[in-house]
Amino acid sequence: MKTLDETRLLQFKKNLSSCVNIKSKIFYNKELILSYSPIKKKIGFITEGKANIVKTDKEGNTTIMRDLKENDIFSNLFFQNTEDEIYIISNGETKVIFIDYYNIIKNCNQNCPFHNSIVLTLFDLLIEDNKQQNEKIELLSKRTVEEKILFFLKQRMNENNIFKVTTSYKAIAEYLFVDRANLMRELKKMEEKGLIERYEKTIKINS
Amino acid sequence: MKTLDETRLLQFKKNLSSCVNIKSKIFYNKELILSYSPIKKKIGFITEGKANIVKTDKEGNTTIMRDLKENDIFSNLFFQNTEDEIYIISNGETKVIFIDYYNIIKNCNQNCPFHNSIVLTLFDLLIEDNKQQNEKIELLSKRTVEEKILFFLKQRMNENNIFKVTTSYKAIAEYLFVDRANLMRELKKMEEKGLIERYEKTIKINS
DNA sequence: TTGTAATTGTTGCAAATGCAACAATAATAT
DNA sequence: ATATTATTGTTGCATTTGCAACAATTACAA
Repeated sequence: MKTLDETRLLQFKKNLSSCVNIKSKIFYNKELILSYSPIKKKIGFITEGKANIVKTDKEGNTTIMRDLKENDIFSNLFFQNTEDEIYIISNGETKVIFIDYYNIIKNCNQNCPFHNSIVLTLFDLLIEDNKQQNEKIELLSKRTVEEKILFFLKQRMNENNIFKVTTSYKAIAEYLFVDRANLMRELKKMEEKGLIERYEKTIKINS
Repeated sequence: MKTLDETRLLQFKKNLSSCVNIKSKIFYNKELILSYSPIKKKIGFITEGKANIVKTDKEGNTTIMRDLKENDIFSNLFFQNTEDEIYIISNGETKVIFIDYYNIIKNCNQNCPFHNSIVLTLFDLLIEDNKQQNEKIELLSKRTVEEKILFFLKQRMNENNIFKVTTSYKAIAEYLFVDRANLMRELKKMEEKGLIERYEKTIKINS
């Protein structure tokens, strides 16, 4: 049983605007959606498009911590202040709703009937996010690059075992936390072993 | 400003029992607290002690996905059904409160004044968990074993830059997703470089 | 359209890492 | 007390991986 169906999310978006203060905004490709801030605690909700949580360490290495898509939630509340810089960056045209955290935890003035259901939906959205994070940790727990690639592909392939590289191999390497050259090398090996087949940016998974 | 202080958590525990059905249970060392289940959706809350989220893949490799401590939340809702087996295992004597998920999302019968505040606290506990997961992902994004060790140690050292290995090096290696022998080797190198000092199971971090 | 930037594909090489194996020690159970 | 099991510490070796560098191709902007 799915807890977060379309109907509920639609209701959520409707209720949001009548209960708490929200701000909608459209971002174009590679724009900064949100960065760490200890003061302005915001929760974001993607209504259209995609985004990445990107980390840059002090040596300048960038890694993609997570990808976010429609109906995903994010927040600067999720990040501690570290030496690394963490940003949410749009990936193509992206529509976002921002919700003020204090608006959520304090009941709204008019004690509206929506507040409860909004918090419960946010709760379920957070659980969903948690699940995705665990998937990422599971991916990173794989011992070899080949295992990482297979796990990644199987998670994202369609019913015909096809995965299309819509971003770039560079982005995938950053997401897997592996060297791009090595990713290419392993893909070639996997093709030779018959684990996958490649036609340009389309990958078929055989196992 | 801390959102989850002692007072609030105390209040949370009190309210819980008067609003929703909970079950308290004590676990001894290395007992199974929770496993994946698509049917019985439970949320757990650790009131005393420690636990680990442990994953075993089909080859039998075990990895520690997360450690949990007092006031941490966990749930089988956080995990998808994968080939790998995921368990929550107690680490020493551990006291846990179990909350039924459906009890949370449905308002309690008597429409008690506590329900709201409980959901909000659970919401903040989830945010806290999310933060910890991001820290783990950040740890795993480190490129070398040395960087991973340093990040791990700095996160856990006390105000005197001391970290005491209370578990075992084996457990640390599993948590860092690295080979134990290599962990030992790197620790030795780091000691030679002057980055750390070791006296048995006590590590002093110099940088 | 043409120039510039980004991505893809490839390779040699050095360094990092995991694996296997073993002895020494510590912890635990009988 | 003694046996058994788990942990620690170490090493050689094969493999994997990242890094640097480059050409070829593709995408994008002026």
